[in-house]
Amino acid sequence: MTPPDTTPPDRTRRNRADEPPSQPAFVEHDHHACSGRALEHAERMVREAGLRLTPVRRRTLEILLEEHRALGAYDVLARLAEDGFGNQPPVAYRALDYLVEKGLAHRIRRLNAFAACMAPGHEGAPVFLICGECGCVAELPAEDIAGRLAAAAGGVGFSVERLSIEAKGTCPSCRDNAGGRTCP
Amino acid sequence: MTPPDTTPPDRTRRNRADEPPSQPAFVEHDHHACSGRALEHAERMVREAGLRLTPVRRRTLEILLEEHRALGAYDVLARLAEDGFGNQPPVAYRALDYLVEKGLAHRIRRLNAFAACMAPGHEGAPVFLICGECGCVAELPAEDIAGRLAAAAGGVGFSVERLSIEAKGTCPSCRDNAGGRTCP
DNA sequence: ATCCGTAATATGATATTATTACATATTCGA
DNA sequence: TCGAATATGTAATAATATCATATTACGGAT
Repeated sequence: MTPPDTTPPDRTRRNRADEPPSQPAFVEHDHHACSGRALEHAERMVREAGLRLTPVRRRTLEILLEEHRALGAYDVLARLAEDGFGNQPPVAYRALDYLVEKGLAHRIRRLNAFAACMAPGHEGAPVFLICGECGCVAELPAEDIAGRLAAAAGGVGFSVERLSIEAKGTCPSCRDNAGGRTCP
Repeated sequence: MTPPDTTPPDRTRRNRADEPPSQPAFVEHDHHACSGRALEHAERMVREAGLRLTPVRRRTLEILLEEHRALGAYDVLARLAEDGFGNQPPVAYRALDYLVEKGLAHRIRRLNAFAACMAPGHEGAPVFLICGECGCVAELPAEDIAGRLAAAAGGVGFSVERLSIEAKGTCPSCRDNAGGRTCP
């Protein structure tokens, strides 16, 4: 089920002084910098928020960060096993759940899969844009929409605790070269 | 309108259908009228939109309509089997998928479950409010939010095809008699 | 009416995702 | 350093979902 195992092409470096906050998966970007930023954020949490980034968890995060794509728990598990970690489902689920709980990863329910958080720092539920063609997943901050929703729910007496907003569709790369090859 | 009465081998006994009793989605209402309305809408679609509401599909819809809760595919399957329909997973999945495709039911991804559509006529993605206590599911029209989202996605070149918005939280009934037993 | 193509169904098998239970090891703090 | 809490490993199993194939029902054209 895992797509071909090519590591994503390392796109052209670009001016690193201007640190774009975070690019959607489908716009060309320096992914190395992009995943590095996420990792840095995790490190910072280790120092400042008592996060316990154990080896399995760290490796799990790294695996998720390799691509802008959601990985199934069993895909992650296989990768972990390759690296010498346990190869029973709870190994992956525990690490993934921990990362999700700490906001370092997200669970994409529509895909029964997990993706690294690409907008660290943004609290609140993001919107996930899932491309049906290439499978890439982008994360869009959506504080305003979440707020609106909570308000609408409150209007009928419902109090929201967790929110998930997932859109399936077509990413610009796939729309442009329709029929052609898939995205990076 | 109950189909044949053969008693099929019941190899699927699961436990989701047999917990909290049925109850309206937080506001008290005449559920008979409420589900009747949904059924009427389906009938209208049969006449006007060439919907093919075969016995399995119809029965599936009726089962979903019994409560304001989401049922797992296997719960539905067990009920169908009781009524003499096949008891293999595809039987339930096919019927459910069809209903979802036609907008008569929804798939609640957070719960891996299905619920009847309670706002027939409202096209576009609703918001689902899922009570973590009693398991009831309410449907809130959200055309505006969906529009906003599509716009935001369009801003980064992504075109939305399907959208799911699900909120987990606490419904008013459960909040009020907090600690007490679950919704009536 | 009868034939034909399509859609729908039944069924058995299989694949994928997720949890429970329990034993062992590691880390943290008093 | 001990004990408690937290992490990890492993086995077994549950719950969810799809595949592959054969058969049957249905509608339209001859």
